[in-house]
Amino acid sequence: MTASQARAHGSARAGRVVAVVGPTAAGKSALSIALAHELGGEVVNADSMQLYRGMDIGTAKLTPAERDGVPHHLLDIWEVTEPASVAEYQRLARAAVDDVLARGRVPLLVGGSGLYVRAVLDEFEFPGTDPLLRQRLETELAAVGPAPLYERLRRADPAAAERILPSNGRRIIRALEVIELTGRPFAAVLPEPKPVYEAVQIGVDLDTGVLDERVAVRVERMWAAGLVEETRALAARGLRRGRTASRALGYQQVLRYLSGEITEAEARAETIRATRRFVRRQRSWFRRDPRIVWLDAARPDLVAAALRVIGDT
RNA sequence: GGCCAGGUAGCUCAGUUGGUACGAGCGUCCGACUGAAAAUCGGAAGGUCGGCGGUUCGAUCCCGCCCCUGGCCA
Repeated sequence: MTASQARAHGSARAGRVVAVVGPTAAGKSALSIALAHELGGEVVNADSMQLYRGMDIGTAKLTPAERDGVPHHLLDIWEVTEPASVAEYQRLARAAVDDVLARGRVPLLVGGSGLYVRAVLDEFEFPGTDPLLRQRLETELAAVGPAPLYERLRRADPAAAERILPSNGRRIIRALEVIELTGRPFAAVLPEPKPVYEAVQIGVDLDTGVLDERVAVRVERMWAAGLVEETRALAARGLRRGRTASRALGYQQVLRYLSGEITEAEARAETIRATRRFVRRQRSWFRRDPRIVWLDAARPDLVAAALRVIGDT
């Protein structure tokens, strides 16, 4: 879509965004640095876990040196004790993108958190939230299981219930929360994408066997680089209380090791397994978006190919 | 060479007192996904039950021989 078409949607913003998406460990960061140099770009992070301060090794966050002079936005903005929020991220990321555009530079939205990318690029309105209400629902879920909550949802919003599985407590709670808060039905289906920015999305991926091997190597390196120590330090800052951060791959497993539930070797092996599973979930999310142009990260002319995609679009 | 245990889904193992394997976890593949999304949840595909022969209406389960693995003894 062109900028004028985007504007025709009403909420469109001027300027072009280059998104670099794809599964973890495929090479998004490396490509984004190269593209930033070529295009005069600045990176806007779209990785839900790199938003956390102090989570560096386990999230494969580029070090300041590795950023190679390319400005990065939205890294290290949350404490590990704070729960993540797509809605807040959406506001911050759009502000960052607009700011980069206003300065005449190219925003590179880079990350593997599919919902976060969508929340920036497409129309997406998140109904509000209420901590007390939510806590009440969560307590109830823990006490009685999802069935009664699902039954309530079925009566309040049959259409949403139709789209949400009775066993998915998390989504049931969110739907009930939105209904109670807004009095309106919960949109349990992803909307048709309506772009807010003129954007080109480049998907970076690798052959599964190659990527799986890379994941293993990367996790070993994280361990060697001190992931256990980093986690221990974050635990002292309240990582265990962090709803989102404590679930991050690697950290989640190291926390279990530190509390004696599993051995260190098990934690490492489980991190590899869980990361591979995550890769597959990321793919299944990104696969649905036909706008993404996929490139094999192994090709020697990756950067040139990406530039061509950007130029042609 | 002898004795013991074991050979069931890609892996680790349940199970059947002989009647079409309720298999489980992990892995694999696929899907959903609106304020925790590195989360949450769902579906599917995989088995000559080590091989050959015998008993039986019928054997993965009984008998014989053989092969393989682990342990003990020599």
